[in-house]
Amino acid sequence: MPARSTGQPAGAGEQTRMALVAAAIGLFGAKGFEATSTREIAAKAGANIASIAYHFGGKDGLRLACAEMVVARIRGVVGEVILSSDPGDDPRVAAAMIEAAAMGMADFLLARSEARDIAAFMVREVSAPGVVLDRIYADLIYPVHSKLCQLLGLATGQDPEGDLIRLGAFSIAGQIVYFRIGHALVAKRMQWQSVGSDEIGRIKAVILSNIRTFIAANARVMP
Amino acid sequence: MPARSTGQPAGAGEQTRMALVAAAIGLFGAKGFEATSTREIAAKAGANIASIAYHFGGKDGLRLACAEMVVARIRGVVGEVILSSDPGDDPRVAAAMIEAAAMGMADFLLARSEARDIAAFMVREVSAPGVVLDRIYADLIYPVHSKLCQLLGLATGQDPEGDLIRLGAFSIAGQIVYFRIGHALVAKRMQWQSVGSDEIGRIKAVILSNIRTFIAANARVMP
DNA sequence: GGATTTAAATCAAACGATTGATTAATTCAT
DNA sequence: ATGAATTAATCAATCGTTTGATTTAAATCC
Repeated sequence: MPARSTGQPAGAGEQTRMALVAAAIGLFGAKGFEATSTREIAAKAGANIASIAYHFGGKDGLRLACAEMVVARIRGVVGEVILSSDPGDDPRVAAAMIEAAAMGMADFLLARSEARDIAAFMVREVSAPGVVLDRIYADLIYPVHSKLCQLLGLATGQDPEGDLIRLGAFSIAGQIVYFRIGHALVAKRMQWQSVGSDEIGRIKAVILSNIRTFIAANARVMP
Repeated sequence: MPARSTGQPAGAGEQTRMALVAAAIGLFGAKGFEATSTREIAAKAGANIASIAYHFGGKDGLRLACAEMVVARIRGVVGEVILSSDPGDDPRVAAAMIEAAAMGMADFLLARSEARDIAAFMVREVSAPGVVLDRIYADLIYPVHSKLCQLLGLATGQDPEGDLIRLGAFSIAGQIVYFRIGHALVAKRMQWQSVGSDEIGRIKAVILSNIRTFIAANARVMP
């Protein structure tokens, strides 16, 4: 959208905004919010220090902008599978959708190098209450988790909003997140020098197996 | 308590050390290492700022001392069950030991208020490579995970050091950790105002169910 | 359509506040 | 008296933010 009236080169401000957010996500994820200086962000983004205050009102504003970007990014990965599609009323379709979403999420979180910083950023924000946490919950966790519960309920025949399904959905999603967080520990214990598509495939196999086992074990007898 | 303003009663140095470590773990866990100032730590511990440099050589030394304390604390919780006991060669005993260790760990991580900071501290350290991470892995992750693999191998009849068991052990342990990390999100989604023994019981029920399901689903046919 | 105005955007420089660390003097039990 | 332990005070460095000037392109005017 051309919300711009005047400016420098066409959309130069937007370029700087994006560069700052991208640089900040990387640094926030790798070193933490407080450990990252505004000068460091500006240098990595190739921008001036004052541009942070100009575009985002300050370091905290940039933090929130990073959260919005991260939420949009993850929704783009898992959303197209789990949010838009309609399982109808077929348990097998629902199960397939769950598996597809989980594998897509695992691919993104484990394979993409950018996902390391994105995940670290999110985990840090989740640990501390604040505006960012509320935004992440409202725009990402709640809609995705609700849909996952709906699919799990359909796949198992259980109440989609019962304790079993709602907590079970967290335990499934949590597995993927954990393999990203504890990536360094896992690689060390598995004696992996590098983590390529082969190693990721083995992790995905375990996750997939756990999902299928969960659905099978908790499936009610169909009428 | 006779801890007093100036001077030092017998063994006052150790008291100050402990107070500093305890205060630092709480602050590091809640706010992060870089976000916590040495003045803040000293104030919470009722000590002088210079005592950090005197006892630990600096802020980094205090960080490492915190890691050692955390490792010892968690080993005390999960170690007495999983590290010392001997399952013999009975798969049922091995399965029971796994369940007991997991439930003990869940009780500690989810119920104790101190565990919130301890877990947050560990997660932060795991995300960033360094001396602290190496210590945590060598003294905690590796011995506990290895023993867990041994028990899982015994319970299922699978190779204890195969990919399935080693990664499966991470997925089991990861569940517990995740419910601590994502505690705020889980409570929000479950519409829990407070998280007491009742809510923790429901989480533990799901974890326990997942563990039993994992063992049952991956058990080889016994000869 | 050339001159002028307006506003978005960037820049170098500096602000006060706070950081971790260090110092030298002091305290108290042995 | 000796030495472990604590204290107040101070250090240089860095923090996030602010400032005023400058640059650039689009909007406005005659």
